[in-house]
Amino acid sequence: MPELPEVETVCRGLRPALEGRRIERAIIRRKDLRKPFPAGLAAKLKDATVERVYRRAKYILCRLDNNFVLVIHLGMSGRVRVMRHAGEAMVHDHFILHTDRGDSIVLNDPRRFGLVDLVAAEDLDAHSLFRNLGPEPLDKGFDEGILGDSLRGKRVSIKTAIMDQGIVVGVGNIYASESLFLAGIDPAMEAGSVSRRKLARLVIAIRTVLQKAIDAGGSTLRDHRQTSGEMGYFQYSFAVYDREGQACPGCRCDISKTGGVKKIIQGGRSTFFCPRKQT
DNA sequence: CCTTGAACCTGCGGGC
DNA sequence: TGCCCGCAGGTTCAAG
Repeated sequence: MPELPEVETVCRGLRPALEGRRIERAIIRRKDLRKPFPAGLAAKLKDATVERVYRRAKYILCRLDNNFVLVIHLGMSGRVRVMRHAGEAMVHDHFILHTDRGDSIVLNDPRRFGLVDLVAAEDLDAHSLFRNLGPEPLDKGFDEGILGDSLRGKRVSIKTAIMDQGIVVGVGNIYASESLFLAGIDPAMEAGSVSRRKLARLVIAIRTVLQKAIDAGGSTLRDHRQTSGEMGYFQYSFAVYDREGQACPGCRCDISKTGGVKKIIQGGRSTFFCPRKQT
């Protein structure tokens, strides 16, 4: 489910409940998600205080005062909810933290493509999950020069390329289609042959789309919820994603003739685009 | 090195 | 109504 805006939304919801709080208890309700829960996880979390909650790529990171970093990835279907009063655990509630303020933080993940890990802070950058990640799209360091360098010689499509977390992090299947629409770029273009001018537009488009999605609390198609349980709302602003056959925004052409937004499959994933605006 | 496709897993909506 | 199929926001691994 979650791309950068959804993960960022969850981080923001976790901060008031976790930062400065001591973990009284961690409950692990199965042995693994995508990977086994790390050995001794519950014991290492117990009585640790959360100093800071932040995000790298699509990972939620909780810096603890015992020098560990708790790493959470939501996979395709992960949700995190914060509850003021511990209730009955629901199906697919796999990992629960109780804080000294009485809050429960619950990770629910039906498909179990998510991940929980615990890494020593000094080992984080060199960890296999983080070592090969590209730049943060909302940071200064992401520009058309950096993007062009990492795309040079790439034969994959530009759409597949911007979903590659080694090129730029945080862009997934929804925001790849939306960004390419906003930039006016044909998603099937070979990544290595996209012009500098187009790359400059793409950088701005990725930033714009991600920021607007964060402002909307992410996109709720199925699983995503803010930590309060509230939906995200950016799905109502989609230009092309999941809009096959519909008019794209500002379209003045006759849909009965043009067919509207097109859907193609790239790298096994659906791509939505407007052939008239994206060339 | 690069690229592609399958695998991981559950749930849901559409078609028959 | 019920069953079957395809598809879903991600990542990793093997094979070519």
